[in-house]
Amino acid sequence: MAGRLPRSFYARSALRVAPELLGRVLVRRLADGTRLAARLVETEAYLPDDPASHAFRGPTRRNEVMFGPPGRLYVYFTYGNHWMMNAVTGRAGEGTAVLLRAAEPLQGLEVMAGYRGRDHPRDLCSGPGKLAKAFGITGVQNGHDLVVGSDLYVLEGRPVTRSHVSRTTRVGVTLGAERRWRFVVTGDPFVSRARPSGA
DNA sequence: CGTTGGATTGGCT
DNA sequence: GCCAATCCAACGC
Repeated sequence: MAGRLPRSFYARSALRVAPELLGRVLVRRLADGTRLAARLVETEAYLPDDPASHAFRGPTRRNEVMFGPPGRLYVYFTYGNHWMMNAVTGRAGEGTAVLLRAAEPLQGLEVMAGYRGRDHPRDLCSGPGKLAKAFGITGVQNGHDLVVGSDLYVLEGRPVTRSHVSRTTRVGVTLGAERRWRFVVTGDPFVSRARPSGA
């Protein structure tokens, strides 16, 4: 898992990037040097002209990062409690991204448990709100560049082969729910418990 | 300026 | 399995 994913990786359709993010390793280095790492096992694509996407109605103050260059982190707050993180994809101006939904914790589990208020490894990153919380991600990290920063980035890891990727409908969206744009590592115990609509 | 409901979670029935 | 929590962005008047 040597290098990190380059800008060109993100600068493609979210439908390509989402499945190819599986098996990659999200890393955060905290101010005190603690290293948090987790292997992505569940992602979801949000495309341009996608009625379920925050970007559907054009740029606003909240979603402006989605319309910026690829390879940056789009973080938003919802349901009064939860932060969620996305990797911006495509080309600047398009407004497309991949939601990071779940991961297998690899490093810094004690710190993650502290942020989460939960101990069991399967409870640390098994959902989009949980994943952000386990990594201490809030609006502060909105717009962070995953390609050049040294404290929040994505390593190449070990990509998951196509035969081990399952594709389902998305979770929690109403409009465009029928689109099968959620990708998971088949049978992985660290995926979210969310119920996809339809699949 | 007021209203509505959400890319969820966790606790309770 | 079901439902309340809890805040704020987006939209309508």
